[in-house]
Amino acid sequence: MTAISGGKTYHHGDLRNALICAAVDLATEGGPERVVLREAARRVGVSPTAAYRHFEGRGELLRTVRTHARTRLAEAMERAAAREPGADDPALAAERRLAALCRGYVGFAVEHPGLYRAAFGAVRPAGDPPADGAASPEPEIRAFTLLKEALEALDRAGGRRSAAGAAAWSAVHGLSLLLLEGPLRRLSARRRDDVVETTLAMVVSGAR
Amino acid sequence: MTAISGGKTYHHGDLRNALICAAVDLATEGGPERVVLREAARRVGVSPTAAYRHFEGRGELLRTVRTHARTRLAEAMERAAAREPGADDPALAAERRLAALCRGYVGFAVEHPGLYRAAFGAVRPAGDPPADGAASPEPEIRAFTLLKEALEALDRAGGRRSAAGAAAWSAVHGLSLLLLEGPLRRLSARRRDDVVETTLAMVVSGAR
DNA sequence: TGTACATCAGTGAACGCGCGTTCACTGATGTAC
DNA sequence: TGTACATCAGTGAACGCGCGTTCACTGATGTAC
Repeated sequence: MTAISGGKTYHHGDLRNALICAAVDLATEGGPERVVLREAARRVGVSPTAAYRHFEGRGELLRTVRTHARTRLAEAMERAAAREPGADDPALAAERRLAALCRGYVGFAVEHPGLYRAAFGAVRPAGDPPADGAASPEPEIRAFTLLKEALEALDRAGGRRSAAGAAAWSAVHGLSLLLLEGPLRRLSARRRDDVVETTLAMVVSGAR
Repeated sequence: MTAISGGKTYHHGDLRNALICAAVDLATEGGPERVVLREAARRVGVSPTAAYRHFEGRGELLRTVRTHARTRLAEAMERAAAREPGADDPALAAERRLAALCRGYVGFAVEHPGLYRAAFGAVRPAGDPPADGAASPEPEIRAFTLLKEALEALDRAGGRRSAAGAAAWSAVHGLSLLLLEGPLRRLSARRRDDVVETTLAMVVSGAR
């Protein structure tokens, strides 16, 4: 991810964006913990201090990266679903869409491990207020919404069950993490696909 | 987790163990990244250097913590399964055991978030060799073995399907993480239980 | 039973590192007249 | 069209921090004789 513009002037012109791009690169390379303000500035060719004209500090930069990463993930899922052929039977079509979305999810995670990890995981700014109170799940994470809608469509097309969104999400999220940095890393591509398909079967059949 | 002994002599007597306990405490409080050699030594009341008599360095300390955490997790699962009443119908019994193990898994994760995160997640010692080659999943992670065996028992009791172990694991792992540090943290205990049970239903029905 | 001495298990000072952040500053930009 | 000047967006040096790790050391321990 490289910044678009770049007149080599004293005033950068688009430093905020350039820093975000650099930070996204960093996350892609090594996950959220590699998002380091000084390094992002270094890559853009600017003094660390300059970043403070555009961000409150490291925290804000990291949050921006996370948002970006979530968007990319959702896009990957939608792309995967778009590639999926439809079906006359609406139930079958709904199943296929669900599976495709999940596949897109895991695929993104496997392809961009660092960015994926940046997308989730608490960005705890040292001394975090530990999860308290009621409150709903954070609103509008598109990846999650996509899964939920796909499950609802599956319901409408004939099944029972609902609110299984979180379950589906859990499965694909967990699978991604186990493949990425857990004990399932080191799997051959072949075995990995097996595991993915088995999990998808569970998700789909669990929703039926 | 406090060390057992402690004659206040110049020679500590059981420093290795004491350091491990301190490190486990640290992980419990803040996850693997909070496992800091200097802090562990500080808590034991010993100079940082002393740790090097017993560990290669931070990496070895962290690996030891991980092993410990995995053991504790497996124990929690087995305890949960032991609490579960049996059933005459072996298929039902197998289902219950599977669900209980999963519940134990998620329960442990929710109760000991830091320790749980220390149990999995690559301990990458900076400049890690990225997941390559074939190789199987890491051997003998008891938590995983437990799930796998439960699924096999379920098969034997009547179902089809097998090798769904990874799928089940993915689900509980993902769920745990979403609850712990993902967008599902902040859920009320009530809604959390809903989500847990829905996911478990998916796991069990997916194995059927 | 007493003693010399090798070894074991600590100490404390210091190293270099990279981080986030603050400070006082200065060069570039664009707007009012 | 030209100029004064406020503002904006950079710079570079410095801060304190805590980390992992190394070094040369010393006090405690236990064993051979």
